[in-house]
Amino acid sequence: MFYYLHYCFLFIELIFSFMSEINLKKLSEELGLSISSVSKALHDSYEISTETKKRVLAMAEKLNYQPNPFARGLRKNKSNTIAVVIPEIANNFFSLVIDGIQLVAQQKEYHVLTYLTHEDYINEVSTINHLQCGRVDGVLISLCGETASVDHLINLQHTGVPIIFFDRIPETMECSTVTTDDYESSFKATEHLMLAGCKKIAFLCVSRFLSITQKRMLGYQAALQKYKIAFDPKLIIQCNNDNISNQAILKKLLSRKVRPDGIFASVEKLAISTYYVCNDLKIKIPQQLKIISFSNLRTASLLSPSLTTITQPAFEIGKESAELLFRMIKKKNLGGYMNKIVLQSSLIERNSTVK
Amino acid sequence: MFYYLHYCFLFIELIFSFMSEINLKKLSEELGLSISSVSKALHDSYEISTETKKRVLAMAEKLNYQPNPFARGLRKNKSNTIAVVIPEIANNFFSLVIDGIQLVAQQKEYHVLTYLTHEDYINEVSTINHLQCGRVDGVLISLCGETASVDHLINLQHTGVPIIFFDRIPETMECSTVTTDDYESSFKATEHLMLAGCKKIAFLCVSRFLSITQKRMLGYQAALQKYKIAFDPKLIIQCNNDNISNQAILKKLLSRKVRPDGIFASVEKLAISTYYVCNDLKIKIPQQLKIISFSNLRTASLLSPSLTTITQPAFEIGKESAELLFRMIKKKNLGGYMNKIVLQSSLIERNSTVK
DNA sequence: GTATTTTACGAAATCATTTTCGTCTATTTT
DNA sequence: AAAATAGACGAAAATGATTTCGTAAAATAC
Repeated sequence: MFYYLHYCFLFIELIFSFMSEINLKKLSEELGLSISSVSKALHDSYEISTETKKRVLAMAEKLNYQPNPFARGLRKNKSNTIAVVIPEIANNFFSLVIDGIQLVAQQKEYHVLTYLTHEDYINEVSTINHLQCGRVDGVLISLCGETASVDHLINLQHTGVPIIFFDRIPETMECSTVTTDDYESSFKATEHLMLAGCKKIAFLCVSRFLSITQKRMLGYQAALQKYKIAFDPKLIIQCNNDNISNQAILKKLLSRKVRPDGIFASVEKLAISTYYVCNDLKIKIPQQLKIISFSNLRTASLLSPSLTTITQPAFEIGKESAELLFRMIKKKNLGGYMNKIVLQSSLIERNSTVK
Repeated sequence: MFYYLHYCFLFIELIFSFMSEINLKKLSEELGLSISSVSKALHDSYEISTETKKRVLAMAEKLNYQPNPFARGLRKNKSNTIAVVIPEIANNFFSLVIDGIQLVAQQKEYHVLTYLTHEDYINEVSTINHLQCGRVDGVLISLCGETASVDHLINLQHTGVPIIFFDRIPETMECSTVTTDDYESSFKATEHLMLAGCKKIAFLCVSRFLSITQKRMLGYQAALQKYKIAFDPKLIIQCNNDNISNQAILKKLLSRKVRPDGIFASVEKLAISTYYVCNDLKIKIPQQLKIISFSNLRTASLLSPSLTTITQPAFEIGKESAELLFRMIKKKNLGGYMNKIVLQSSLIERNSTVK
């Protein structure tokens, strides 16, 4: 009977030895030092002798001591964490951006929280509001297509959290941004279509209010103007986030009596939908319709026909954004001087726009 | 002079009102209650009168009070956060999985930390070790291709952190997993190639030691056996994580005197590399070489030729994994009963395997 | 030899929250 | 009317790490 009890206790002890997180207290008991001394030793404080430091480091290593992030966060009012807020993740552009962000964050020993808004304004507001309590030291965000007011972001900025906007940025707010040369590359894209013979170029977009949509549309319009082609509002096609409904919209567009002879898709998914619709309607690309698109598709050159793209340096956008954010975090720059970084996209000609 | 000073103070106050996080103390002062009463009121404790609760709730709402996650985490020893550890993010499969995970996490009001191992074992170990300090309440992981020992994961499990493995799981460890019917679908894939006339089918993989590689190879071998085709080890092509070097490997393979007439790519990127190499070597798909691949490429049917795929239910894998994890977190299931969930992939025939 | 400084460490406050344990008043029970 | 109890709240401990301050002992200065 007693033996069983004994084993039982042994077992419980075993469980507890598994479960027990080693903290400064345990470490200090093990070393015969005070908690404060151990803490200081681990921080390489001048107050601790070299010998003691060695002992402490060795024991910490041996017991695999990891400081409790919550205790540390509470005390230092620092989370060592950043938030990334994006519309969607199953998207070549955004997943590449995250790749870049993660690279930098890992170097800086920072943790990355990811939030998806699914292009829903309510989600964005709620996410941002949940970030006002010191959970993160900084925020990287690309606005959702529905974003009307930026009050939630201004509030967050006012609480002292550094924010970097990338790609989809707010127009009415003083802030740091990382973008690409949307106007110029859209100008080039449109020009490219016209040089390939297009006269009626449709501009496909997801949300009119998005900064990228506006800038890309301006580039499109400027190019039209250069080639003395009248701007036709009917060729601005507003799509949304649902592929099925987008295909219906595009089907309608490509079944018009006066069908466009060129498509400029301001986001990748609309080009893909266009391809599907063309397959469906037996419209030949590029003979009957030329297509160019903003895209980070790795298979662009394997499509039938290969797709001419404007490719944004997505990975670099992530990298630059993160680096800028960490600079702001370090400097505790509370919005005095705002940075604006602009990277260059590249136009890659392929068969979908061949003359 | 005094006026200026006055304004200066006003300004400083403004700054502080911006910066100051509202906490229980401020809230309690505002309400003329004690900190503990406010805390209890916010938790709807029976000790607090209905009227007081209303007052507290109203004030908390008004001042947009958000409890400090670090204080709460420290006190309750709970993070309301999970970790997702994956080899890479710029990958259709993994980004879809994350999409599914995020969906569930958002419902449960959990935060999601993402870590990338870049198929590097050292990274994986270091990441997992950094998760031993209570930073997260649970871990979702897909092993990196290099993972040799799983000691780091066993250690983590021993500290009481629930872990779910998805897709790439360990073979030598008792654990909960979410996978797909890799053996069966690989069997079908190989059979599909043989029914299309292939006799020499190469099997492309990234890491031989990965669970998915092994299961998929077994399915491949079983199908060969069924059709009385001798297994040829020279047709097992071990690639890696670098597209350039993979293309070199594949170029060599497809330049052999006895060239394979079928390719079974166990991961998407190898199929894409194969397409590039075929373009380069002017090998016609499917006439000279048929290709099937595990893939979540949304443009598979737009490729030239369209790619026959085995498509894993990536989003559902993420969803199921997260749901399973949350069940374990709730039950504080310390590894008594391990769950094994297997979902079905689907073979989608397209032109790359047409007879 | 005394005074001062340096060295090396410990005690305790602090961060914001949760939670246990009192405590006081008002009400009910006996 | 005295005793017990319920209702509503506050004080304080506890969570784990950091940091300020205090203090012995040892080393140095005068």
